[in-house]
Amino acid sequence: MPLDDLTRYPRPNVAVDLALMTVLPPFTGRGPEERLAVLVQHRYDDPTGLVLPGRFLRERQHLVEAVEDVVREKVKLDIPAAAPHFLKLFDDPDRDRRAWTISAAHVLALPYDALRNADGDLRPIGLDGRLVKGSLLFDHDAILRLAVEQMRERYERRPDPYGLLDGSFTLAELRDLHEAVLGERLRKDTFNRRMAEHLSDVTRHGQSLTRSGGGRPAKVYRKRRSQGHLSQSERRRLQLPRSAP
Amino acid sequence: MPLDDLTRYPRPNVAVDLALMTVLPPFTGRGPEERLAVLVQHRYDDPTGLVLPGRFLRERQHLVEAVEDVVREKVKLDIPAAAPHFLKLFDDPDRDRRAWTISAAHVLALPYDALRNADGDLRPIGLDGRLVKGSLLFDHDAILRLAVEQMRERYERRPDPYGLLDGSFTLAELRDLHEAVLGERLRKDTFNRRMAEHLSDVTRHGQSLTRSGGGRPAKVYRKRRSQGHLSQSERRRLQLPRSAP
DNA sequence: GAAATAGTGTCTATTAGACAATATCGT
DNA sequence: ACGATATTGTCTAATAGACACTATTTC
Repeated sequence: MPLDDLTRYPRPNVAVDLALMTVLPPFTGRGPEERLAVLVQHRYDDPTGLVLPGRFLRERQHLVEAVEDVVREKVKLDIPAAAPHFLKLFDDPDRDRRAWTISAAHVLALPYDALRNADGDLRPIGLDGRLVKGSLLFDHDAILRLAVEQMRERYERRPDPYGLLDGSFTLAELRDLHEAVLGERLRKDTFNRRMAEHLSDVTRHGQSLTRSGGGRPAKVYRKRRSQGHLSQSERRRLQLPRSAP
Repeated sequence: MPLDDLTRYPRPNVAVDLALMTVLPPFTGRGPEERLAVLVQHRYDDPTGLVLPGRFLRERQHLVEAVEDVVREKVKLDIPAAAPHFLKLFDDPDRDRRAWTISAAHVLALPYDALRNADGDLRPIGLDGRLVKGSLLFDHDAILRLAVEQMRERYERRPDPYGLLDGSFTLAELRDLHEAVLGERLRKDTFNRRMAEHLSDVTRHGQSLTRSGGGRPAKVYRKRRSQGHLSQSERRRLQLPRSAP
């Protein structure tokens, strides 16, 4: 904490930019590999083109609050419990040629239905983590790529870590979501077992929900308070903190 | 990228703080579980106490450059190839009660010898990731904890990811380093095999380096350009990108 | 050859993926 | 009973840890 003279140094503009992700319903436009989408907006000012929504940090504001402001004021949505994930601080002094601006990039995922009235367009994303069509201004393509990469990484092992399914769900619904995020088909049995330890069965009195179409009704699950799943070796290390040969 | 009026919003001070880590030689002070240490400095100004070194971001400066300035100007070291790792952006508006200051926390590790002439004290760190004795001002204890946590995480699987051994080394030297960082003993065979895939044998014509004391001389290794080690499933996924039942 | 340190063969428990059988519903 | 979907038993390959043996040096 350097504290020489607080007014001596010039200060950068500090912004937050948001990769607002969603999953498109099946059979929407492109193939099943392009169901992951991001909300982009058109800029009409000086540099014209597509951007991720963002804004400046207000006085004495937390980053998370600024992201919430973006969702409310720029995307025009009234979503209470947003849970943005910090991605990276983009600090290249030349990233915005108009002024020295650093940006804390975030990623947030919301259900498709919640984005119905959103201000902006939902653009599908390819397997390479870039827009299927077009590109973004500034370094926003890099932000998007990072967002997709991190999102996919987390959806590999955990059930819906970004909360796109907020209530309860069947394993089939969960798997469909994960397939859409990852852009690839997943094996049913492997997927079920991988997720099982992070889910709790929530079916009551044999009550179950299933889509019409027939077939055995699926159990309904809910995400469980994950205690940070431990591998064999990690478990051992906690039991025998430091024994050695 | 919001760009309404660049001068309309008040801007925070932007700082970088650095957890400068090292590993103390064996038999220095405390037990083998407290060989990991961090450089702290004493502040005499307004809030008096121990802090991690830090400074403000200069105009149009990269974060990494600011960290390099901290090493040069605050820690008074002339180390050319520093490779700091970003930890987190600390953004609590009240983290510094004097002024609105956000701080990009970084961690950097340097060999003990390089810190001989450093400005500041090397304080040992406990298994809990906190100073064995005392505490730091502001949120610097949290920065330190995060630095230790992330450092240990990386030293679990990769050989010296923070470059504390810069040239070549034996597996015994590498293991001693990892034991010091992790604060726990490691099995020789398991450790060797875990590291093997990330190392390349660099012994020439039977030339080898070993400390005196007898015993079979050890091979000398060097870190290899890691191609990001792939597990079984990851390998499969790259070969058959998206086949499914 | 004894002591000391280095490196490896191999056994075993755990895990992850794959196939296939069984279970439960609507009609 | 049949079609459809869900769930689970089980085989197998791969991995990680542990034990113990072999190897190479100095004295």
